[in-house]
Amino acid sequence: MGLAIIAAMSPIGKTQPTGTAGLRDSVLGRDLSFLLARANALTLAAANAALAQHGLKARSYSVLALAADDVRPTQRELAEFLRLDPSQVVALVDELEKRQLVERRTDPADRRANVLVVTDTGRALFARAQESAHAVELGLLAAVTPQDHERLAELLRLLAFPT
Amino acid sequence: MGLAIIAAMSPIGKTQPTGTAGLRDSVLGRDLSFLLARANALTLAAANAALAQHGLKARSYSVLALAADDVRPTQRELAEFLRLDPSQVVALVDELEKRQLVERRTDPADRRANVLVVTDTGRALFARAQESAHAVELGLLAAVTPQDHERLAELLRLLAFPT
DNA sequence: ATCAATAATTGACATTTTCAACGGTCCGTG
DNA sequence: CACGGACCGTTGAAAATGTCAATTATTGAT
Repeated sequence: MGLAIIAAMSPIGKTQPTGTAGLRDSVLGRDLSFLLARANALTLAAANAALAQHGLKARSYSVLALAADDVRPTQRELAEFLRLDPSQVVALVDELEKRQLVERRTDPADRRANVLVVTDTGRALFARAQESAHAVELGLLAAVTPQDHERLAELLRLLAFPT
Repeated sequence: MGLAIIAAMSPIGKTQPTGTAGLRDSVLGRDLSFLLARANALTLAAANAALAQHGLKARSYSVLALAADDVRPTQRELAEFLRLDPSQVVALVDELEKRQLVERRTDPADRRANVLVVTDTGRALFARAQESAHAVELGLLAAVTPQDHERLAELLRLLAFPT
């Protein structure tokens, strides 16, 4: 009881939280969902900043990346993979197609569906954008060893693609 | 040369990508930023669904959590920690205060600033909400061992709070 | 041949994000 | 002490995103 009271008293060892530093030790600061959200927010902001010089955002970059791979994804697959509403994919593809970076091809196997194909200029732009994105990622991962980088990716994959 | 051509040909070992499965092996599917974004999207959706029964979302839950800790954060600190615009914090606190879950106290040390304090009903609601959130998190982490859970949190912390 | 289900598209609506401006307060300097 | 620049919370508006229902064209099963 006496101990409990002492434990509940003002933190003695803790430095006075001048800024936001004190909040990191809070319950929320240990919550995985929160850490995920904050890490994502920072990463996304950095990525968008880096991609801006190529006229891209994380979203359009992602679509371009999947087109540049030769997976020939349909718009529905893009929507599901990127967790976007199909109507958002329409807008993204519209823009990329207007810039001649990708093309819609109606899927011969299912004429309802459009398959995305990258153009030469699209591939070239993607190559440059990928470099920028990669550079930024390296910066963000400065505090993480390459092994931990791989471990992190593996763990995130479990969360991103549940069974 | 012959080998290269074979390697570049249609994937033989790969199963025909019926759905979105094929995209996971793409360049983007290995990108850390993307995995982070997707993991966060799924986690956030699950959290919001679970918190809805308490009339909360991830945002309001976070604010309530920080108030329930006895950190007495100012709104500016909340904004910085949660990466929100100060005006968004105003709206969040407005709503929580209207529901009598938290109170604004002007900081005696700086009369410009408001410090957030939880009420008794706020603390009670948070306790219940936290249980829901925790249950959901356990579900999402089903495929992750407790050790890896801790490792993941540690790595995310590096990204979420650089230097 | 018909009919339910699905892909893409459009348009409307809600939510979230981002910014600029403003009153009140703090603090260092003259 | 008074001034001036910086900061906190607040408001309101504009831009960007997210969500949803309805429509057309096509598919696949019966």
